[in-house]
Amino acid sequence: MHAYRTHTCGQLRKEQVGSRVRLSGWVNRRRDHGGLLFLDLRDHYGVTQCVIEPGDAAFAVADRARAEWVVTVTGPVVARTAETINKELPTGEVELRIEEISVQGVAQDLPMPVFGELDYPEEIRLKYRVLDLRRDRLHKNITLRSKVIQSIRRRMIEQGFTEFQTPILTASSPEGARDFLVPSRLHPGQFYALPQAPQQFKQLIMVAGFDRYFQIAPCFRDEDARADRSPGEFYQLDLEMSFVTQDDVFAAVEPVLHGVFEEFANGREVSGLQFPRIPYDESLLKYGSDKPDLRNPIVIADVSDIFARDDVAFKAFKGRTVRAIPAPAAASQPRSFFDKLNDWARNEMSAPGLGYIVFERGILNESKGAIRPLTESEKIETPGEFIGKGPIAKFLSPDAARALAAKAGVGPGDALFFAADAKSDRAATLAGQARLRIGRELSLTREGKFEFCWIVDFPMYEWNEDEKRIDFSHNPFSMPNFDREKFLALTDEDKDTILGIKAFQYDIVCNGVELSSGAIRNHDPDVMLKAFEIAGYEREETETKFAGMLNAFRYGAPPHGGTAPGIDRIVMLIAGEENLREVTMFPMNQQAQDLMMNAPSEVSAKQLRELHIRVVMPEKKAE
RNA sequence: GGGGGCGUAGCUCAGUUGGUUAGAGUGUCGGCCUGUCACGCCGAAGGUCGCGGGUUCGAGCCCCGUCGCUCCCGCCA
Repeated sequence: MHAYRTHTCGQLRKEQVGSRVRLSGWVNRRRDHGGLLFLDLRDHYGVTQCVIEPGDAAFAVADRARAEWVVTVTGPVVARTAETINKELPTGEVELRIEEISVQGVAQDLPMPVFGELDYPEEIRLKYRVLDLRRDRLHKNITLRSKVIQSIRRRMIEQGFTEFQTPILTASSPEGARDFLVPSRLHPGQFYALPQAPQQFKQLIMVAGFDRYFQIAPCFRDEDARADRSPGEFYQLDLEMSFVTQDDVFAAVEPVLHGVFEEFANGREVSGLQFPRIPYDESLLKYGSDKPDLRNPIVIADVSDIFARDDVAFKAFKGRTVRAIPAPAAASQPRSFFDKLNDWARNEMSAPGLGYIVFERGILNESKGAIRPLTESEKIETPGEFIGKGPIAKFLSPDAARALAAKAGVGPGDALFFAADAKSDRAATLAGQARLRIGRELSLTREGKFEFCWIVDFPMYEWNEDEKRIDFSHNPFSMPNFDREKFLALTDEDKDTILGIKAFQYDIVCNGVELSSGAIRNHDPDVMLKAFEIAGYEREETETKFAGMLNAFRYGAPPHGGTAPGIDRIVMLIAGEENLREVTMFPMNQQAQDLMMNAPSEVSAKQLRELHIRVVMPEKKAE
């Protein structure tokens, strides 16, 4: 008989009754009935009930066992009587009668129980991560993650992609996020950087002629964490293809993502192929975001022109961008519903507020300018006049109110919220946040569904108001969607033209989560130098910083493009979790510390000397 | 860097307008119990109320500061 086990804890069924078996695992639960002791033994595969009586030879040892001790038990498999069968357990028709027991590892009193579903503080969970990982939910999530990655890898290989590794120690790159730096021992004063993504390497792989590359790639960015953004490190399904248009990339990626989500959907609906393609400008207008949650049916409308009309007297909105957010059937909501949204806008969004109009049917007496709601009988007989109510309504002519309703697509019984700002992007953002809140508050957002879309036609550049200059708005390696010769001829005079240039740049969004970002790349050295020059990089600087790539492009570069879906976020969506730590084996906390391994930590003076590093601690704040 | 929330027993939490000895569940320890599977019953131990200062006759509660965790803003091509 094997030293530790003949079966796993999830394996025994009626078929094994009568045979003598050996199991090893953790004591999940101990139930002492005095004349009878139950030990539920747990391993990766399941739970098996083991039982022993006080007269038995092994009882003294079994009686000492506590939760999370690791033990090996040996004995016959016996059938349970009909009334003691546990239908909740796959092994519930049998139990193991303990004849021998040996303790492989004792456990101290637990800082956190493994058994049970209670929620525990992150600090405890992270410090005692192995205990947390034994718990059912996390154990399942991590196992799911492995299956998802396996499925992705299989699908990619089936589509003709080849997996390659790229360096972890590489050069710092001026664009993008903050780098993690690694000091060089051999080259005093010089540093490696951990890759923010294998961006340049995958393009070089294309120039090297490998045609279709992918990698489950670790990426490192020294930026602050969010619930859907791990501090420090995360994984991408990094991929790149040669001789492709944007549509070819879409056609390659869509079936992989769609297939993976379908495979693990578990009853949830996955939006069909092909994913809708929404231009960036349209997404900002209709959803107030470049990562719209399409489960939410609300569509925002621009009503700036209506508030600019002479028959609208509401001065606060004059000359501003005004976006209307429909709240279907919200007329029946209590006053507090509107007040709460207004308070939220003022407090959390630091906006002046959220105006609103509630639309009802009524009788309008234009000569008096007065309105009254329809009576119940009038509602049946006549559609009535269409009237607006609410703090803003009195500033609108009936005609303007009708125009608002028509443009926003609302009718009687609906309400309309307004987000206004002198800056159109701020109005859009406020409207987008309000859209999400209203969708949630009114339970309009459909759960149990995965809604994918592509966001396309991102702007190549954006205006940096703080530093009064033009920045790359997304990936600096994207190909501008602009005539080559005209692009090369652009000057500082062409600011407006430049800010209007779109890039062959695209994102995949699912349920309001940005899953992937990609582009058709700029493989033309002249266009690349020009693109960086527009963003304020001298040609010499670009030549130095991107020497590897520019040089490669000068020896025959194929047109190429790709994208990089975030593995962690994919698993998070599939697992139905709202935080990446729930799908990461050993995550760091929000301050980018590993509480289990105590990272980061100080190093010895000798190590620092070897690296030619002297630490200068930040000065304490003066009183 | 900024804002919100939280911090009370090993763990999850309650704790009234500031008022006697800070409670419950769970876990731990002891006792009882032969069919439980969140076993049950009885009992015990277990507290710097995050830390420091202040107000007060009196602070878990109010005020100031600080630390920790978390969510958000900035940041994240």
